[in-house]
Amino acid sequence: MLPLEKEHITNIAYDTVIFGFTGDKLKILILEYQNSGLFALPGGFIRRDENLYDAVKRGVRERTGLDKIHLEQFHTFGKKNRDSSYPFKKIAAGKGYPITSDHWVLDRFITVGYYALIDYNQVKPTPDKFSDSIAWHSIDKLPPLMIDHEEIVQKAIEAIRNDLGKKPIGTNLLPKKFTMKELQKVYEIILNKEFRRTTFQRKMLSLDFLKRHEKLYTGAANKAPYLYSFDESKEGKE
Amino acid sequence: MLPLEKEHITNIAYDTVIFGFTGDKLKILILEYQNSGLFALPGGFIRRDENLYDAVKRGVRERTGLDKIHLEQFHTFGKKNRDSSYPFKKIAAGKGYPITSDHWVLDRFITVGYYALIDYNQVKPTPDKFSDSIAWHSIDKLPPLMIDHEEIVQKAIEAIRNDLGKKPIGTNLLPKKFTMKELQKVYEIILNKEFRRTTFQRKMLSLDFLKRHEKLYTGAANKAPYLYSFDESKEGKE
DNA sequence: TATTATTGTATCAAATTGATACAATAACAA
DNA sequence: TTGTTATTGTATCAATTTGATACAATAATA
Repeated sequence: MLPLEKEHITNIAYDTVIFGFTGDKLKILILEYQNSGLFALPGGFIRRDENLYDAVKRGVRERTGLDKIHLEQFHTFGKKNRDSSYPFKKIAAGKGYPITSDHWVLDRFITVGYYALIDYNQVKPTPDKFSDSIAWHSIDKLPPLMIDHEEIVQKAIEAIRNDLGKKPIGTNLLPKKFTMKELQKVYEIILNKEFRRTTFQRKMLSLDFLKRHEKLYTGAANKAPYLYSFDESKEGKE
Repeated sequence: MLPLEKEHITNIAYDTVIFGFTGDKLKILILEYQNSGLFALPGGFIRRDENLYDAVKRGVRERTGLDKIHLEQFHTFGKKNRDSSYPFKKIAAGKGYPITSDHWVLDRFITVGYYALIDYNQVKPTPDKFSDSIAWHSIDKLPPLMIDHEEIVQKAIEAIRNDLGKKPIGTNLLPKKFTMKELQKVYEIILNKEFRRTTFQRKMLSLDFLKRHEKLYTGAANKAPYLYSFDESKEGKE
């Protein structure tokens, strides 16, 4: 069944850009609607008795199984021609749901964009009842997305670029313990800029928010790197 | 008359934090509703056939008379208890408008926050039909604002702090020509941090986006400072 | 024990910023 | 005209940060 009007506030929705880091690439979760061949960001409606933030959190939890995630609002999209009538009609038709042309989900929608940062290896992507699949896609190789979702992704990337260094971006994309090389890769991908290994390491260490742990022996025939974690007693410095 | 439901999209509105620089203080425009003693940010509803951005622009134009203004969206506020039923009932009662308890303007509202930067001296603040007065208030001495408008102001200040150096903040708060001292004051107030005069001047000049003009003779018994303007051929560097 | 591909730091040069000094005014008063 | 005073614009040198390079210290493996 389609979502009920009386339970939700109308004309406003949210969409989430859920980032994960594979150790090599930044990826985001994209879902494909059933019977439509349409790719979209995971999004949803806001219940009348629910804070906007909680609605987004619920949506991310349902799709990833994760509860503690870093969520950050970045932009609200309000062009007058923003509506989902094409995809919703297609979905409804495919499922055999009745839908009238004045149904509230077909109306104009303003959407609030959030980005989420999660540990890629902890996630089990789970499709919702309207989507066939939900899967990771590299940000430099996305399928064509519906409505303005490509613009939303671009704004999300700009936002995380802007927040890197101000908010704990690295912490949330990386596992608890990570190598300096992995941290550098996160910075390079987000800022789209390469760093000199020695300068990067010196700078990060001088900022004094990393805790050094044991070495990581991978079996490679060379010097093993140290593992680091973010020192929570020194937050907000990253 | 109250705004009509059929002309607007429901549950969503905007509020604007309009900044002006007096040469000494950062101020924002606050309006006071008639018959209510309530202070609020200038805001409004979005017409069904209007882009969100255009709605905000229209609102700022109506209140300031200015058309070319720097508008920047910064955050959307979506707590579940956000509504304007108290002020709207008070206004309607004062004006003798009939209003039923299920009127759309009394429902829950999500609001999109924008900040505007304008040249303080170019503005004629103009009250709208629901407000007695609209006036400049220094950001460090605001009256108590309704609902969550104080939080909105705080977020706006954080946003402009964050954007300083990335977006043309100075350009839009200062008149066409200004002295280095005025520019420094803008930076100091926004960042809440003092700068050394000589270092600030050297840094600004080295960034190569200022054009030097004639000197400003004020009658003061000391060396006259140069006037500067932002060099539009070198934008985006500020 | 030699070989190879890293990793962690040291070192020195280059660039940026901090701190201070000082000459060059613009009005006014003597 | 010549001091006087409060700025303003730059120069100067020290301190800090960043860029570039070198090199010793590994971790497997031959």
